[in-house]
Amino acid sequence: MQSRGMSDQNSPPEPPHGTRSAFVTERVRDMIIRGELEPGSRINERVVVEQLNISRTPLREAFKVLEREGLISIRPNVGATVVSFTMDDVEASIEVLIGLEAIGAERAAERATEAEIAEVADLHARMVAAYEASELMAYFHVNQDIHQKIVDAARNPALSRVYAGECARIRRFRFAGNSDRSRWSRAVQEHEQILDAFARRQGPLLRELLRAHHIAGWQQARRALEAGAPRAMPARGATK
Amino acid sequence: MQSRGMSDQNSPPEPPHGTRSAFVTERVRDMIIRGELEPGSRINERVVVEQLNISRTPLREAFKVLEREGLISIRPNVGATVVSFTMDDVEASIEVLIGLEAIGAERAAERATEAEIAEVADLHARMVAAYEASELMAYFHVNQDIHQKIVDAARNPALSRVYAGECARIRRFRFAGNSDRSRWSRAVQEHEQILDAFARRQGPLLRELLRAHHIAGWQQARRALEAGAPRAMPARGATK
DNA sequence: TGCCCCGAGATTGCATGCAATAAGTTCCGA
DNA sequence: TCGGAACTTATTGCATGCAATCTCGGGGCA
Repeated sequence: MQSRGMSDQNSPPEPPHGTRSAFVTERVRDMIIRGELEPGSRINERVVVEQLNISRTPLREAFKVLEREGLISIRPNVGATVVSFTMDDVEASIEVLIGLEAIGAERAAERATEAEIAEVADLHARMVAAYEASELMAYFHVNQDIHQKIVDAARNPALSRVYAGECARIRRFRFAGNSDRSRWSRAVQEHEQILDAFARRQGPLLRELLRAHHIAGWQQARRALEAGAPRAMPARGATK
Repeated sequence: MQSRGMSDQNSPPEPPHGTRSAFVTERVRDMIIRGELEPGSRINERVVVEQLNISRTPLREAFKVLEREGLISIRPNVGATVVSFTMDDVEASIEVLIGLEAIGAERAAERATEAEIAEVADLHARMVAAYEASELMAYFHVNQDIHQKIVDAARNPALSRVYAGECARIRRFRFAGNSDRSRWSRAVQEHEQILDAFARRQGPLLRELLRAHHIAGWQQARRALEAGAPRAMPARGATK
């Protein structure tokens, strides 16, 4: 049915490992996050379908999921458009993230196992290594993992799910926060304190450190974004 | 299992007002919330398709949405199953809701317009009326509206979206909290204070009142649910 | 008796075709 | 030259068919 034979040059066959639907969902989400699909623009089903070598059915299912995630907006009989964030939108999401981490921090301080704390400590070490090697992308991803792990340590499935979802939504914008070297260095120091508070299970302190960390990071990111583009623009390649 | 012959109540033509997909999403969500689809059980596509008189395509799109909302779980090549909540799952979600309202409360106290406050006051009056008329269902819905409106007054789109989603997920369980008359009466009193704090724009107070309100409500609901069923069971007919 | 394999039936995932709707274009009159 | 209406094209929403996969009951074997 599919010409699975010799095709590796102009259109990478894109091997769907799981279901086509899951594959295309992840792929289109990435395209949005990476900025390959311009915010505010409509997404042509045919184009994406040909690009990914799948039919319209799984793509339309992916659209529904991405709409629920808040990455696109679907108007009946018109189509899907990439939602364009304003800086205020992102700030709103970050406010939510701060609130979610606040719940998570206190619970995590109470409930985290030693193994979980060790895991975060390990991630922290790897993050510092990435920082010292100036590997921005690796740093960024480990950084995200640390925050997610702390939230996960709260053992609240609903919290983890909501947090992860909201994080993904605005990932590309937060990336800009680390573009400045001095801010980057301070962020690492803040993480040092965060790890310490977590290890000592000091919930309220952890909560406040995280809050301050996010606010500072976002202020930097917002400045960088507004300097780079008057309107909401994604940092290209802000994901793996 | 369904006799398609003389049908007047089990399969009304069901006029799809918008798109079939939106219609069936809402319909199936309702079926889950009302407990018509048993938690833990698989959902047979064919049955639902025949029941709602639509094809499988919009239904499968609905499944994707509902999965993202956390109401069902889809296993590839197996199908969709209604997720069954444990009491701890619900409690986790309520913890999240409390956290989200905490953010919302402080912002709402700052940013709410007089019109929004008036609107909540109006809803409150209607809620009291429903209470005095012992119209439990009407009370329940207006109650939800009040909380959502307060959150909306924070003018944080991300917050409103996440809050609404999480609320919908566990709606059926919270309904049980009002089954006890004395708790119901106390809940109304608490709402009186909540409205007052909101009108006076006392953010921190509002936050704490809401927190206490939810904790008390949930304790009652949990007790009622555990008395009614050893495992997680929905209160039948917990929605319009 | 219990376990494992397997084949028929049921069910899902996906591609495709068709009708309905929106978007884009041309042509006409003012 | 410009505005608008009718028409053409493009695109979406949905139904359906087919292949792939899973479910589940029966028979062979230890």
